[in-house]
Parts: sequence; structure tokens; C-alpha cells
Amino acid sequence: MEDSSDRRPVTMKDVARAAGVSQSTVSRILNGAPLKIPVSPETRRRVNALAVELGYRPHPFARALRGAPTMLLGAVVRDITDLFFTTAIEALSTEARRRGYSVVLGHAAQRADEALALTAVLEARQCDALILLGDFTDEPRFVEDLRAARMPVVALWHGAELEGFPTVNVDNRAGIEAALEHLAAHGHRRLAFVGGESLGDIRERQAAFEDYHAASGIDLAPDLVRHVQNTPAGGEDAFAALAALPEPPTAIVAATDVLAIGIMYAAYAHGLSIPGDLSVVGFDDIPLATAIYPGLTTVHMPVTEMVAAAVTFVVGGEDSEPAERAQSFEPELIVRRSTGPAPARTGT
Amino acid sequence: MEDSSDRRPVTMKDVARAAGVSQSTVSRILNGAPLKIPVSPETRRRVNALAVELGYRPHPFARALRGAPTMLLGAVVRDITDLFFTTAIEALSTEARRRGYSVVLGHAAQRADEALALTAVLEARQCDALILLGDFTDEPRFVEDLRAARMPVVALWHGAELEGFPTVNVDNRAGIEAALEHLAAHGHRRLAFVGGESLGDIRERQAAFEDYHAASGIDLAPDLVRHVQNTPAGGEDAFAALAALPEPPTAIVAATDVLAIGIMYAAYAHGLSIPGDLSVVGFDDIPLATAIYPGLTTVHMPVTEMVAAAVTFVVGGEDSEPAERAQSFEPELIVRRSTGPAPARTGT
DNA sequence: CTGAAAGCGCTAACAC
DNA sequence: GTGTTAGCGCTTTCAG
Repeated sequence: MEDSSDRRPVTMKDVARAAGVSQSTVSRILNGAPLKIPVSPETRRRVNALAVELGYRPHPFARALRGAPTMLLGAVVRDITDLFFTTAIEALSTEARRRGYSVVLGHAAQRADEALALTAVLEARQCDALILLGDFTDEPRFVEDLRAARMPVVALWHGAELEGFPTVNVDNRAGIEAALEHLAAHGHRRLAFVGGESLGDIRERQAAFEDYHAASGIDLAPDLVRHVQNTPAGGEDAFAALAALPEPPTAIVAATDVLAIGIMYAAYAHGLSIPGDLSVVGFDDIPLATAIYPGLTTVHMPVTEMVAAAVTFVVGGEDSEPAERAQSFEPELIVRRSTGPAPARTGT
Repeated sequence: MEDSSDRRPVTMKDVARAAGVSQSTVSRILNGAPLKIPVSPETRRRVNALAVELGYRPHPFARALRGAPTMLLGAVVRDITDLFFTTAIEALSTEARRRGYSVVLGHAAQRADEALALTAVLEARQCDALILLGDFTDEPRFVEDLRAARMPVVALWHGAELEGFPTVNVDNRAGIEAALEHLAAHGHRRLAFVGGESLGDIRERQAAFEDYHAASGIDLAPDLVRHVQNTPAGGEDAFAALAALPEPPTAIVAATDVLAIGIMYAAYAHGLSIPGDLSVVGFDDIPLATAIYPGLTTVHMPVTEMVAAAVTFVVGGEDSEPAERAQSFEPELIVRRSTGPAPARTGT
């Protein structure tokens, strides 16, 4: 059925020779809108058949050379082991394929000079666009390089504006407020906040937490706001510190689910029950959130939609163009079993 | 300092014009081994300086067109949300960058036809090589396409041989045996095995589990081997089934840490303490394993080395070439707190 | 030591 | 309708 002389890739020239037409005719037929360009149906049929039979595959680099898009999307992720970004990348990969793109991974290493090297690789016209996942404000040289690069860039979950680039974010304030109102309705009056590095989303979530206290007149001891590494281990550290307080909180708002998981484990290890002794709220709604006992109450984001919006920003819309340079999506509080009424023991 | 006419990418022609030499001279200078090719030191110096000053960047596609490697590694992952593969990808990304490569993600979608589409993208000479992460035997058409593609392919954690491709695997049998001996030393005589889809690594781990029982004359009720989805939720399902048994196991061997996590949660929810009432062993040693209460005893793999070996297979060794077409690495049991003596209640 | 020229696979004017 | 011709940015003979 197939030619067994399967040595060298089949080029247009091969197809042309086989069909007895010129190479450019083959190009026209294989590319142009089906019936837009003037070619005889007969030739068209013959060439198409031959192309399939010979197993012709366009060579993307040759096309790219001619100025065609590479159909490659560069994804730069702050920390690819972060469970949240893992799901984000899956969504991105799916959305990219849906549009015919592939994703080139550029997980930003710890070291600044590596992030730099990254630009060189990704910027070298290899990708049609760059998608930043997470906050990069602590990588100023990298951002500077990006600005110099002539390539569409979008910042996803950067948390705040990234001067000069379109951004797609979640309304962190609304998410935190929903969580706090939920806790308040359950009688919690002594709340703690645990976050990772004070960047982007985290910073916004913390600000919302603090503002809520100020607005509702609840006293907020500085000890109740903790910064740790954004890992379960970090969450454990934070719990340890909070549990050691003279008057521990009855509820903890974690800036991410990853932290919440660590907090819950540490609470169990400490002999507490959840939500009996302590309520915990997360943020992100990673898949693990449903699989963790007793189910994590958390703030869900429309990840798929956000990713789609980001892709639209950089490679152009599917239908209508996005209006603004910065898009914000509304999150939703998902109430599971990790939150409940404040324990009675709470003092006046 | 910099030219402000920062419009179009700087090509060799630009550098040549600026230096007053021919474009081919620029090519020679910018590529050839530093002093191997005959060019006057003076010209060399001037061209190099100009290249930097103008911000010249080689265009990889033009090079690729000429037959140069694309420096792109395609990574096809069964399930990119799998916590284990997440760490694997990070390792791969790091190793790739170390060698000057970038990673193109091709996470295989659920649906077979999508996995197929994958080939078209990755096979089209975009990548220098393909790295398969996980088992793909249930995707025969994909594997078939791979075989037809003229591109180096290696299977990492495919679990068993992949007919025709080099493979890099862990010695699953040794890992399971270490776990079982550890449990046996603690007096456990009634053990259960929980695994995901019976593919690759999972199948091997299960076989080792069963063989161990046969060899040591321990009776193994069929009910004690469960297959569930490879997620924490799957682990919970498995635990529920095992706990409902007339004589539940005193220890559970999970084929992956992800499952172990679900099992542990379900055990807590069931009122059990670990390892007091139940011992749990995992496999993989994902980062979460240390961050989970009370610390998961699990089988660790030399991920970095394995990834490096796989890359060496497909893009050539750094120093010496690997001898075999299939490499196997030795795992190591990491004992944490999720395993302990079998509870006294165990019947005779 | 260096320039001219060809060509990688493909697209796009421009002829006929 | 279809062939011819350039040329994308780069490497590589082949002449000087």
C-alpha cells in the first residue's frame, strides 16, 4: 500500500514531480482556500491524492522562514511543580491544541540568569507568542528582555498589571471576600491569613483580607498574617506558628490550596479536627481539593476560560477581539467540609 | 547605547553590511569553532562586536531548514496532571535546558484521535526527538505512527519494553520487594495492593506483589488486589472496598503515591490512625510525600538520572554512549512514618 | 583569508 | 490554469 522507499521526507517537489506539475502549483493546491484559487479540479484532485499517497507533510520551518506563524506558544511558568500551575498548563495545552498550536515549555528556573537564557531561546522567533504563568515582578531583567522582544506576550495569573503587557487575572478581592463572608456567617471572628511570597495574586489576596478586617472593624493582630513557602510544608510551618499563639485563630484563610493542604495536615498532627476545631479555606480549587479529607472549601476560578482569554490576547481571537488590555474573571466560593461553625470556646 | 531603530530582527546580512564583509564571512565567524576556521583575528573581532552591538540572534528555523537540529525535544505525557509526571517534566525541562534544548509539550489527550493528531505536529520535523512519559500500549495507533516517523524516540517510565524503542525504567520489582520486606519485618501478613490501570509500571508492580506472596507462601485473597483510577479519589475508593472486607489488610501497598494519599485520607475519615491501625506504602516519592501527615513511606526513584539517560538515548550522550537499548534504574525505599508494626488485633 | 553562489522547503508575485 | 522566478536566513562548497 505504501511506498517502501521511506527514506527522506517527502517534499512538495516530490509531489510535483509525481503529478507532473510544477512545485508552485502543488503549493497553491495544498494551501489556498479550497476553491478560491484558479486550478483545474482535475489537477487539484490528482495532486491531493498524490500528496496523501506519498505521505507529504508540510515542513513547518520552511513555512516559518517565509513569515508564517510557527504555531508554537511559549509558556513560561514560575514553578512547574506548583499544583495549580500544573492544571493551568494542562488547560493551556488543551486550548493550544484546539487552535492548532503546540506549547513550548519554559519553566523559569530558580536562578535569574537561567530565566534570562530562557528569553534568548524563546524569543528567537521560535514562538509566535509568550504566555507568562504566575508573577514575574521579582525577575525584572526577564521582564525587561520581554519588553524588548518583538513578540506578543500575555501575563496570566500575574496577579496585578504587568506594565505594558495585557493581563488575565482573577478577581482576588472578590474571592477572598466571599471566603471571609462565609466564615463570618459561621461566627468566626478571629481569622488568620497564610500566603507564600508576597507577589501578584498572593499580595492581592492578602490586601483583600486586611481591608476586610479594617472595613468590618475586626481587630487583626499582625501575628495572624503569615508568609511561608507556597508548599504544603510551608502550610505546616504556618500552622505551627499560629497554633502557638496565645489566642489561636478559629479559621485560617490560605492564599492557595497547596498551603491549605499543609495546614490541614499539621492541624491533624496537632490533634485538631476539621472543621470542628478549625476551619480552613483555600484558593484555586486544584483537583486535590476534592480528594482531601474532609473536602476543602476553596475559591474556584474559571481556568479554562482564563486560559482561552490569554491565548486570544496573543494569537488573536476566535471570533470577536477582547476589548481591554486587562481582563479579570470572577471566582466562585466552593463550600466543602473544611469549614464550619466557629468552636464555642472562642472568648468574647 | 542601543540602536533605537528596533524594528525588524537583525540578520546576518545586517551584520555583514555593518562590518563591511560578506554575509558568508559573518556566518563562518559566528559559527565555526573559535579558531579552527581561517579568518583574520581583526575581522573576527569586528564582526563579533558588531553582532553583539546590533543584537544579532541566529534564526533557528533557517538553520533547521539547512538540516541543523532544531534543539526541540518533544515530550508526550500520558497525563500531565499526574503529580509524578509533573516532577518528571520539571526534571526533563531542566536537563533539556542544561543541554541547550527546549521542551515541546504534547500531553496526550484522553481521546485516541487527539493523541494521533499529536504525531502530525511533533513528527513534522519540528523536534529532534520524542520522549514518551508513561505507558502508551493502550494507544497502539499512536505508537504505530511513531514507528513510521523518522525520529529518535525513547520511552521513559513505560514500565516495560516498548517494541522497537529504547526504554528507561525503574526496577519495579526491586522496589515492591523492598516495600514488602519492610512490611513483613513489621509483622504484616495481610497485605493489599492498590493500583491504577493495569499498564506498564503498575502492571509490573502488581506482578511483583503477587509473586512475592507466591514465593513466601502467604495467602493472597483476590479481594486484596484492587484497581482504581490513579488519583487520590481512586485511592479512597480502594480503601473503602478494603475496609469493608471481613478481614481487612493491616497494610496497603499503593502502586503510586497519589493513590497512597487518597488511601490515607480515607483511612482518617474512617477513624483509623496511621500507622497505628494501618500501614501504607507508596511508590514514586513525589514531593507531597514528605509534606503529608505522618510522612509517606515510599519507593524513591533516581528521576534526574533517569531523565538524563533518556535524553542521552535520543540526542546522543554527553560523554559515553549508553550500552543497552533498555536501561533500568534501582529504586530505594524511603521509610517515613506511614508504616509501623502490624496491629495486635490481627487474627492467627 | 574572503566573496560569490547555490540551495534547504516553501510562498507569492508575475508572467504566459 | 499553470509555470517561472525570487527570496525568507542561513550554511556550505567553490573560486579566487
